[in-house]
This record gives sequence, structure tokens and C-alpha cells, in this order.
Amino acid sequence: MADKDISQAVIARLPRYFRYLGDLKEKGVERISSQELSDIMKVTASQIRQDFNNFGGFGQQGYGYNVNYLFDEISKILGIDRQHSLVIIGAGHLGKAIAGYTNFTRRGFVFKGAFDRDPALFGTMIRDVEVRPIDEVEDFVRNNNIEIAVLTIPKDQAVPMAHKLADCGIKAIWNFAHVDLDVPNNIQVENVHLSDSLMKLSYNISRYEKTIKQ
Amino acid sequence: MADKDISQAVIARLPRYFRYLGDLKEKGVERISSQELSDIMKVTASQIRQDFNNFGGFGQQGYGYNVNYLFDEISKILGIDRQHSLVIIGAGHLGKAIAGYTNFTRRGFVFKGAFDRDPALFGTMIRDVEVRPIDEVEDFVRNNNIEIAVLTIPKDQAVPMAHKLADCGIKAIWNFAHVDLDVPNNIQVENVHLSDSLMKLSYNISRYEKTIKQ
DNA sequence: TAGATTGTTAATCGATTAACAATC
DNA sequence: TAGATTGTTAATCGATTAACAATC
Repeated sequence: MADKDISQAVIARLPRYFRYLGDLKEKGVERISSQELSDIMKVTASQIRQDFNNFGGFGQQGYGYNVNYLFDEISKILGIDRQHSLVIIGAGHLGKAIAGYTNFTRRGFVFKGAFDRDPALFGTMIRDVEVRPIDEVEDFVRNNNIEIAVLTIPKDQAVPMAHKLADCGIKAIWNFAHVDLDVPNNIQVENVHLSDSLMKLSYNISRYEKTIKQ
Repeated sequence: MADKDISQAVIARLPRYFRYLGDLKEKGVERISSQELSDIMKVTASQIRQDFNNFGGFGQQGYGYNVNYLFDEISKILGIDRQHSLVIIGAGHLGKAIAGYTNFTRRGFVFKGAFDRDPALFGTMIRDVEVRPIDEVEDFVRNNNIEIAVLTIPKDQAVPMAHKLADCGIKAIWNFAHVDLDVPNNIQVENVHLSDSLMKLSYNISRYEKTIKQ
């Protein structure tokens, strides 16, 4: 079932399916139909079936989907059936927040290193990891087979850092800096542009206020 | 130029335009054509013109767009030409990271209050604001005309909190809890599901590794 | 005026939804 | 077998791109 070329729209929905299936699993639900899932998730049953069928058939006619099986298949698709090592670059509050997020550990994301520019932080601990000087990042990534770098540093530092990371074999960058990174496309980039998100919120407030005025 | 019904796809692109126009402005660029902007932003010139024309014509034939003017118009559209007061609910690292993000202040988001469940934090300061007990949220929102609540609390607390906030007249929720909130649709919700984002990243790592294997 | 570039309509592409035959 | 529900094709809808007339 090699995914030919799944659209990012579909990919973006997978974690949400995963989340709901995890909840169902916890509740002890064994099977679910696309229609039931449709009611809970508020997307069409048709879309659910189409989405899953991008990756092959996970259901059974007349029965529906087995929750446990579907959950496992989606974790495989998402690549969270195995571990990913990561480092956090920028040991401020945001970096600490992410490092401390235990759910990530549960999903196989292993926090291996933390780096900062501020000497006052060197040697301090974030969970079981000590903060190191930022110019040790490259060696650390190379020597410890790090897959993911979490960039929680200001945007002017993020751009050169992304290039350095590209050179030392990082596989992916989870970018929290408010800037678009330009790296070779063998490196996966996922942006979390918090300011963009807040502006969307602000837009929707304004839009709603306009509609009620009329 | 009342926006009839702009698609969320367009809205989601506006903050990015805003970001690039801000950069151009800082560099002292006065005018730009859709083609030049297209080259920089790597979207089609056609899309740029279509997007802007959803809100009325901001350009001039034969000239292009005036950077300052366009920047100002987009800030109006995004509703960041005025102030928005916000409170942060959950004074952990994530809450502190957001509170400390000075760029938000620059865009008119005014940090007015912080709340937590942990008594050890009561009275401690985040910037110039002291952390209060979480059950004071409702009165505070009502008495201080708070528009936005930032939810940086665990998901099981986020759901009941969202309902409380709905009852005391909040306009919008910026939700960092890994759960979908179900609130009346006079309340705008913008989700930042970090775990979803990380899973997308993980998917793209796996997908890339599959493609190179073949 | 001639050249440039927008604003806007038309064409294309892709994603979502509907429908139904296949099948458990 | 009959009923249920998937997998999948076809129809629709919406978003993106292309093209060009309007106009600065």
C-alpha cells in the first residue's frame, strides 16, 4: 500500500482521526462505522471512507471499522509506531513547554538534547537532559543520530541555524520561529507560526462582529 | 467592501502576506508587483491578485501595490489595527512563553491576566501581571472586558473551562489543549494542536524515507 | 502614447460529497 | 439469506491558475 501521493489535506486530518480513535479505544469501543464516526467528528462519512481508502481498506462491509486495528494502522501511517529522537534548540519557556510535554514521549518522540545561547542556562536541567551551548548542536546531532530539531529561537537565529542543521544530517525541523525556512527538500519542515494563528483568530473576531452589526 | 464570505483558505494566507509585507516595509521597499511578491513568497501571482481582490482593489494598473498601504489594509482586515485584551489560563511554561512574546504586544494583543490552579503560583508575576486562582477567571473576564482567553491547560480541564468562558462573554478562545472544544458559534475558536503538527512532521519523515528507498 | 500590471472572467484542477455496486 | 456498511466510481463543488481586457 505505498502511498502514491496523498494530498496534504488528507494528511492534516489523520492526527485528528488518531485522536478520536484513541479516545474510543480508551472507552472500550471495539467497532465503529464511518457514519458513527461522522457524527462524533462532524465530518462526512464519505470523507472518512475516502481518507482511509487512500491507504488501503481498513474496514469490512456490513461491519465497519475495528477501532484497535484502525488506530494501529493510522499510527503506522503517521510513523509513530517507532521512535524519533529530537533536540530542542532554544531553552526558553517554549522549549521547556515542549520538552515537558509527556504525551510526546508516549508517542515515541524521545527528547535527547537541549541547547541555548545563554551561558547562564548551561548545565541547568530540563527533565533529564542538561542544557548545552548552542554551538555544540551540530556535533551532537551527528553523533547521536538526531532526527528532529525543534526550533524555539528568534527568527533571525532560526534561518542560519536551519542551514547548519541541514548540513549535519537532520531529517526534520519543527519550526516555531516566525519565519519561513528555506532548506533542501530532503529535510521536512513543519511550521508552527503562532502569530499567524493569533491573527486568524483576530480576523474571525472582526468578521463575526461585522456580521452581527448587519 | 464588506467581505461576503471569504474562504478560510484565503484567511489562512493573509498573515503570511502580512509578514512578508512587514519585511519589505522594513527594508524600505515602496512598491511591489504581484509578480515580484510571487517570486519572494513562492505562490502564484494570480493567487496573490485573487486573494487581495476578495477585499477590494488595493493595487494600481501599471504600478503594482504600494507596500505601506497594502500592509495597513491587511492589518485592518486582520483586525490588528486595534487592541485585543487577553488572559492566559494555565501559567505553565507554555502560558509563560505566550505571555512573554513581545511581538504580540506590538500587534495590539494586551496581556491582562493570568490564572492557574496551582496555589504555589498565586501572586507570582508574569511580566507585569500576577497569577490568580483559576476560579477568579469568570469575574475577571466580565469586569475587564476580556476578548480572548488563551487556554494552556490540560485537555480535561479545557472542556469545562471553555463552557465557563462561553458563559461570561468571552469573544474568542485560543486553544492549545489537545482537544476539540464545543462552544456556541458566537465564540471564535482557533486551535493550536501541537501534537497534530508533530504527527504531520512524523508522517512526512516516513513518506520521504519511503520515496528514497524506491 | 506605449508599457506595465492590475482586476476579473474563464478554464482547469483538485477535493469533497453523493450514489451505489460489491461483499461481509 | 437479508441487512449493513464498506470501497469505489461518478457528480458536484470550490479553489487555483491562466488569460486578457481595462486602465494607470
